[in-house]
Amino acid sequence: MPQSKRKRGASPATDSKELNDKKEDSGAERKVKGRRKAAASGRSDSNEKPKEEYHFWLMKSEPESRIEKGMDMKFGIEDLKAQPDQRACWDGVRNYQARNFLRQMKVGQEAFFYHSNCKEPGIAGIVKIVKEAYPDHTQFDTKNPHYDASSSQENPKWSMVDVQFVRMLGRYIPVGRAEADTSEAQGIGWPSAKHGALYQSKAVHTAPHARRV
DNA sequence: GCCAACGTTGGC
DNA sequence: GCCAACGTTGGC
Repeated sequence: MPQSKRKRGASPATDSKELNDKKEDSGAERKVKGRRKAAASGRSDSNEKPKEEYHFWLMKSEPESRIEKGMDMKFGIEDLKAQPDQRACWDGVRNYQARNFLRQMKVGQEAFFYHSNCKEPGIAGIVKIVKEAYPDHTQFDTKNPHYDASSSQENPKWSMVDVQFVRMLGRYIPVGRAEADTSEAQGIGWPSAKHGALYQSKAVHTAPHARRV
């Protein structure tokens, strides 16, 4: 069986504004916005603030084994550390909003590595962007669980970035509200539970094209 | 394994 | 372009 490494999502993790507006994409993206403002972003309501860059992103992956179409989805931060150079491509994102976030990422920016779908969901460490968005090759691979027949080489639908391990957190930051407000969480800029990216995580991280068999 | 929240699809 | 039905996610 092919090796694993499947990531799901990406989103801004700072509490800042903008970026959720004016995405280039059509249909799906706009629908998201129209439908559920609450989940579309953690921003405060004013849309008038100048566009600012996110410096922290939230990138989510599953650290525990889960088989999807014969492929193991497991890819935790330890798996990233085990890669050559501690680098890996962040493929498998099949959500327009998350994809658009991927496309906004710049080399050098950092992201929280979030462990999802596991015993203890939360932030495990910090990674950084080492290569900006380029076509996700798994969309063309018919054997891949994230194969997308509607995409084409000429006009790829899905993107990925490369990330590199930076460091573990001194202390694992679980999802729970209380813990999300610890000093370490604040220290790394983790937004309070109410406004934080985790709040949006379902919206941002869903990978609708990933179908289980 | 449940189920609420979420995203997508397709009929109209 | 609305919206109900359906599939998926993901914390619990």
